[in-house]
Amino acid sequence: MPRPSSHVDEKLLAAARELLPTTGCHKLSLRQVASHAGVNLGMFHYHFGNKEAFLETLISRTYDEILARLEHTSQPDASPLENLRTALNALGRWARDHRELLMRLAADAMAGEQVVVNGFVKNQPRIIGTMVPRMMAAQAAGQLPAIAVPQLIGFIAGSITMPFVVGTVMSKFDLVPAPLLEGLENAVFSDEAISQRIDMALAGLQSALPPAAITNQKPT
Amino acid sequence: MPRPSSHVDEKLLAAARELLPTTGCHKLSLRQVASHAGVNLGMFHYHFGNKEAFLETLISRTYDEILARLEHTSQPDASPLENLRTALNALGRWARDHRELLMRLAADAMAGEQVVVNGFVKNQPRIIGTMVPRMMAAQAAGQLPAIAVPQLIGFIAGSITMPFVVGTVMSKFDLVPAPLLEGLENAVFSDEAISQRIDMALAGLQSALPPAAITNQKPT
DNA sequence: GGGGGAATTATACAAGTGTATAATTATACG
DNA sequence: CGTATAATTATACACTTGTATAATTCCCCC
Repeated sequence: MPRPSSHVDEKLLAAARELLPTTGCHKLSLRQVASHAGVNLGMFHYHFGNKEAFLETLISRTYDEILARLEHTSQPDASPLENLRTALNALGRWARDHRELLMRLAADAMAGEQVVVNGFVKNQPRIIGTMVPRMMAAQAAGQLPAIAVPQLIGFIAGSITMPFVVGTVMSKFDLVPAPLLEGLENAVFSDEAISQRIDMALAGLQSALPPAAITNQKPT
Repeated sequence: MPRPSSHVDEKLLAAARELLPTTGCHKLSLRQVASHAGVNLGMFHYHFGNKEAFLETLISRTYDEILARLEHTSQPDASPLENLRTALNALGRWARDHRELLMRLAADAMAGEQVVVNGFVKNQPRIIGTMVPRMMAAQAAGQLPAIAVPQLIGFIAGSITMPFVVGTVMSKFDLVPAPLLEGLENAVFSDEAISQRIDMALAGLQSALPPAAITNQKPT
């Protein structure tokens, strides 16, 4: 090892990690990253081979980093529904805290960026996968209706996270008068607002008890 | 008018309109559009000046087109909540029918595409604007809680539309086994599934009656 | 029927991208 | 002390993008 590494690969990943929440994957230019890291462009080919491989490890690292901040609560003595409720609250606050990054990744995924989709599919078990058993437990306990899991996940995820999108877009593009902005923050991003949405979502689901006709099965 | 127009501008708009749901605005290349229209690239500069202006009229036209398919129901004799419910059902089915296009536009907007955001802001009154009065009427009638409007809109919009995103992404990227795919369609995209989500969302909101503490006002 | 001029084409340009490679640097080791 | 060699730089290439302009086509109208 005639010349010790100055860990340029790590510098590149760190620079890209900084840029990611504001640019997203698709608009992330390698020259921009290299310049932001104070390093030469050629290092991408040397250390990672191509952009796709670079993005792959970048996304993998990023998921590891933010998922480490997602606390996994478990209260064996609580009912399945209450277990789900606290888990959803932790997940909702976590999503709020990383909303810029997550929104960029979501935009990239919706735009068809294959690397981002793969990254989500690979890490989704650590996010959604922890919720599904709790949902199914609540269903088994008769605390949630026996509706199809995608319908269940979509309903809950949407009711919790869509206000984040609305609030973020509204404030980023100045679609709300300045004096109301702080009120918007409180009404959408606060712990209480998140908790309220989760309570409303779960109560809404319970309104569909007893089991509705919409299941995962094709109608006969 | 020495040489009559062969309406190349309309051909370009039509070609772009066809490509839009599969490519989105950002990935829409002018050469691709021109080639798809069987027309020369230079016509963009001649007829529209630049890409932004072209996208502007394209998006404006597109909104006009799909919004014409959005039926505006009004039943003066029904309660505010029932009025909102039927309006939401019409809106939900409309969103489902145009989900590819709307998801691309949403991805573009979330990615920061200014033209798309402007287009949404300009046309949002014809979509959300028709819902807000009904929501506020239901609030005034005590049928919905007095929570902040962004929270209300986000909650309802998310619970209705997020399952579309989940279902679309899952099927587009083959994340669900083929035999379950038809069941997914029924469970998420059917009229009944939409209606069920709306019922659950409204019931969930009603669970927050009497008025909760989360309002648009900054806490004192 | 041949100018005139708008509509359309062909083509070039500058800027940006990812990729690749030769040249240079800098250090551990003989 | 000098050399082998991994790490880094400088630079060029091929491609795509939007933009611009000169050249050509084609039809109305005098």
